[in-house]
Amino acid sequence: MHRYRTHNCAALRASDVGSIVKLSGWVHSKRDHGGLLFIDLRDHFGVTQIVIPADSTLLETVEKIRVESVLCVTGKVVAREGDTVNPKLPTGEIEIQAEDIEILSSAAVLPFQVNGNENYPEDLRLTYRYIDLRRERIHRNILLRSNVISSLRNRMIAQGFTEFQTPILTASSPEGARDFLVPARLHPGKFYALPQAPQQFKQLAMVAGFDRYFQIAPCFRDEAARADRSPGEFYQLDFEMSFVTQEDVFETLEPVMEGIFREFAPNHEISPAPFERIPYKTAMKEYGSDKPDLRNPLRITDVTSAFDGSDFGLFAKITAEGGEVRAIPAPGAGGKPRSFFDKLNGWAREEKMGGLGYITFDETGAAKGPIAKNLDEARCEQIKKACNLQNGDAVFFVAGKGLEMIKFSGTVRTKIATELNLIEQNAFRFCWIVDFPMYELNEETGLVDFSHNPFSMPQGGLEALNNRDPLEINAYQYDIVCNGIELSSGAIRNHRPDIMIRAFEIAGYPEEEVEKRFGGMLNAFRYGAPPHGGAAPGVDRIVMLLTDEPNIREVILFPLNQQGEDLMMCAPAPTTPERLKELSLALNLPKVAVKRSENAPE
RNA sequence: GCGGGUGUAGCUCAGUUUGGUUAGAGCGUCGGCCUGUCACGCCGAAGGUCGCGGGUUCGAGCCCCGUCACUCGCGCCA
Repeated sequence: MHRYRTHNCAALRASDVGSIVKLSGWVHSKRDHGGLLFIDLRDHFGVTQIVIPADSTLLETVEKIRVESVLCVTGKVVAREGDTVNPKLPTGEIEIQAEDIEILSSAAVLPFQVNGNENYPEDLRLTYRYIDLRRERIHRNILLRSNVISSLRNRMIAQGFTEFQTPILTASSPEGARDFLVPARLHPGKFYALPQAPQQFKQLAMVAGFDRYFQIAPCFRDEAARADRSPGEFYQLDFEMSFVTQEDVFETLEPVMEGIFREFAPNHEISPAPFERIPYKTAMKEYGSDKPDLRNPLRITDVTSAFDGSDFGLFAKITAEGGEVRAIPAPGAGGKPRSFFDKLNGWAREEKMGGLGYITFDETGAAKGPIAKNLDEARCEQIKKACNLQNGDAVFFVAGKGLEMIKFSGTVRTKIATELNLIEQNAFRFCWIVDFPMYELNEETGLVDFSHNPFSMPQGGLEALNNRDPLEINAYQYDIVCNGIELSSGAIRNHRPDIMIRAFEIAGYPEEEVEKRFGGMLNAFRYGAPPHGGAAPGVDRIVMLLTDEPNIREVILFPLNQQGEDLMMCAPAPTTPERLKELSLALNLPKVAVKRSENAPE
């Protein structure tokens, strides 16, 4: 018989009755009836009930052990009878009559319980992550993550991709975030940067002729955390392909995404490929966002002309000053009580957006509400028609200028659909956002700036850069969005040094500067570079969607807290003067940091 | 850096409309009882600087000011 186990804790069935077995695992729960004692023994695979009979000499030992102690149990599989069968357990038809129990490891009193669904404070969970990870939900999440990654690998390899590891200790890359730096001992005063993404390396792999690269790539960015954004490090399915157009990239990633979501969310509706392609400008106009949630059926309509020159002074003034009015339909809300509209208006005020105007259409189609009073019938009818409204519907208005108005229209779209319960449930809806502008106007400086990745190929190439208004040029730059969450951005890259230098020139970078900062890659493109493109969907976010977890830390094995600290391993940590000297570093701590480290518990 | 929320027993939380004697419950822990439980049950006990500091008051868990921690969001960041 094996030293520790003949079966795992999910294996035994009625057909095993009579056999002598050995199981090892944690004491999930203990029910002591005085004479008789039950243990639920748990391992990675499941739970099996152990019985210690009334006359057993084991009783004395077992009575003393705490839950989460680790036992090795030898005994006989016996059938449970009648109502002692537990239909909730896969192993519920049997139990193990213990003949010998070895305590492999006894547990101290726990900081929180493994058994049960209680919520515990996150810092406690992170300090004792190894206990937290025993709990069913998080254990399942992490396992799912592993399976997702494994499936992603298989799907990519099946499509002819090759996995490579790119450097972790590398040079600063221009993704826009703050780098993590590592001091180089052999080069005093110099630093490695951890990669914000393997962007340049994967492009260089294409130049090297590998045709299709992918990697489950760790990325490092020294920026603040969010619920859906890990501080410090995260993982992407980073990939790149040679000799492809934008459509080729889409057609390659679509079956991977659709397949993954079908595999791991079998009870959800999944967008079938090809996913809808939505130009950036359309997305901003109709969804008020560059990451629209397609589960939300509402569409935003431009109704500026219906208010331009109208008697509704507030909006007429805004349109006269070059502002716009956007309408968000609220199907079936025409009959809602006044309080419904007041509540939304109050919400808009809390969002610091002045308020939220509306018109309701009653069952006869008559327009009602404060705005309708000041708007002639033809204009109301125009709005009704433009927004495709029926009798009994309502419509909300957002008026203003620029990005702020657009973003708020998107927020209102989400809010109304949520209030009216219109968001499709149990569905994953994908789309591509395409035709991102190559440049944007920096509002602070008034200068032209890259709006996304500077390495994207401008649509129209060098000709467009030379002859067109930079702000009118689109890039072969795209995002893939699922349920309103940006899973990835990507691009067809600029593989032509002449176009790249011109592209940077427009954004105000002289040629010498470009050569200095990106000379490595630029040079590579001078020795024969294939046209190439790719993307890098975030693994953590895919798993968040699949597990329906609102917080990224629920899908990461050992996450940092919001402050970027590892509470379990106590990182980051101070170092010794000897190490600092070796690295040619001297500390220059701000007062706050000194205070904080003084207060830190040892 | 800024704004919101939270902070009471090891853990989850309650603490009343308006400040009033000794701050409660459940889980867990410890002790006792219990031969069919699977959220076992029953009896009992221990366990509290009400995050911390200051203020108002005869009196503060509760009101005021400051501060710290955690968290959500903004800024930042694909």
